[in-house]
Amino acid sequence: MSIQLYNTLSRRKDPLAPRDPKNVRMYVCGPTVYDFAHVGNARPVVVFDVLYRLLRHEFGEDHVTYVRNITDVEDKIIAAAKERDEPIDGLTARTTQAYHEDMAAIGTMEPTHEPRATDHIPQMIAMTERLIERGHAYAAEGHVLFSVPSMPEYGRLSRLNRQELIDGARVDVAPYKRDPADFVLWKPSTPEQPGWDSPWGRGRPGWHIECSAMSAEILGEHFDIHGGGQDLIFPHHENELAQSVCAQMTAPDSGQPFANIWMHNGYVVANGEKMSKSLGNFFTVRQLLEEGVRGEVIRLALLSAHYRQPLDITREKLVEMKAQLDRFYIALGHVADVPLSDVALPEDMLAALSDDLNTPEALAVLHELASDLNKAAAPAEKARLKGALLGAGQLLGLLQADPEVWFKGTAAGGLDEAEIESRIAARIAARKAKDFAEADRIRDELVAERIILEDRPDGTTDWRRK
RNA sequence: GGCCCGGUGGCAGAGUGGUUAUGCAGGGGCCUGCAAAGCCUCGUACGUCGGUUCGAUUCCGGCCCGGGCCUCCA
Repeated sequence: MSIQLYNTLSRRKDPLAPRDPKNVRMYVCGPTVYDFAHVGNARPVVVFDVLYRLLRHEFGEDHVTYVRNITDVEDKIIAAAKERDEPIDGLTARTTQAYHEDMAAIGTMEPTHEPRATDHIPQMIAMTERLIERGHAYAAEGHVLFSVPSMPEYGRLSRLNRQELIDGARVDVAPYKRDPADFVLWKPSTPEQPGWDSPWGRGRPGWHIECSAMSAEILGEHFDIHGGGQDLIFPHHENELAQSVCAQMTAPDSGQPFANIWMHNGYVVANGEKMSKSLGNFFTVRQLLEEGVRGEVIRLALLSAHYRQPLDITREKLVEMKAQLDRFYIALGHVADVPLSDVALPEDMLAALSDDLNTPEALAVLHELASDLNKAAAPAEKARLKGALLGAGQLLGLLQADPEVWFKGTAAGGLDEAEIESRIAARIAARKAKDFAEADRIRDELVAERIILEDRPDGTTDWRRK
């Protein structure tokens, strides 16, 4: 099935035509590790995780290379370390680990490669030197700047022209810039700031060069998909594109694109405004997890809207997502004893995801499968639908938990299983004795403990935590 | 100021030039000792004003409203 993806560069859906179907290559901008990931940061991770799963299904598990970097040198890191009086290494290591834990909790697979900026300083220096040699960059007062006027195509991705950038500038132009639109590739470090020796003195890279250097190193100078949040379109991706194209070793100036398709997910919003650290209107994945919101609930919420649309994560939405997952797991729990049949993924599921990752449509398919499963009577039909639901869920990174664990897993402060089972036994005895008042009393007690009972036709009683 | 997105039923959220999105919540029914779960069923939505069309929520234009970007940001 042909995969169509909305390309920020062309502003339309373009068919994905990998340069090498045996090695489909995707680069997604990862975190700058100075603080916990908020829900907005988690969105691209989940979105591109679904794309990664789709690509692996389409081209084969061994034929997709997914790179997501860790930016561990950046001025915000320096500032955060200073503010907390914590060594930079400790801060970045701790934050990276928390990031890994949080992203695993929301069901994301690990990328094929996760390069760190600080491991690629020589490559960044080499790329910067090449840009100077080619007249696309110049050194000034310990800085190296990319010369925007040297690249006529600059601004194509963000659809901003140089004059507009200058007119709309919100910051003062540094005096060493030849052109107000020029941006930093390398900047000097004071003795207390992290720095590396370079032809321009001890310093550190600018914000954009690490992705150019690392993508070229791992994926090569031309690859298939480059992704990130919409807020990276400008300046980060525009500048990255400029550097990468101008520094290409193979076929320089050939007009060959750096990445064929640029994808950008929409913002997570709060009360209609973009969630961001600078506005302070964010909550972290970790906070939600600690409040008892399950990772899968957060994941479903992030997939509940199309990835390019704004997404408001509210308490109400999280409650609804939990209810939706309960519906799936109840359906799966009812066929727990049905052997899993190995079936092809539903075509309409693949069609939905192949159409620019239409996850709401894919979720509708999932719900239809659950309804069909609930209605199925024949064992073969149950097995087929169970397999289809689990397979389709796997493509979205959902429904992979054991229903028993989903419903009966430990609840902090809740009744333990033995206690619940003993009360259920007492209730069954009361029902057998037609003492329904007692049976209902026990059930009401359990409901107060957030335990829901479900009497089965065979006389047994199943339960789940609400 | 320039450039982008959006405005769909109570809520969330896809989509389409004419025919059911889907889910949550709600009403009715079946099932059940009663529930739960499930099944059946109901509500008749597309900001606004024009235009194109046999027919527009869907295409075009104006307007109103909301959000974003214009070198911190996923």
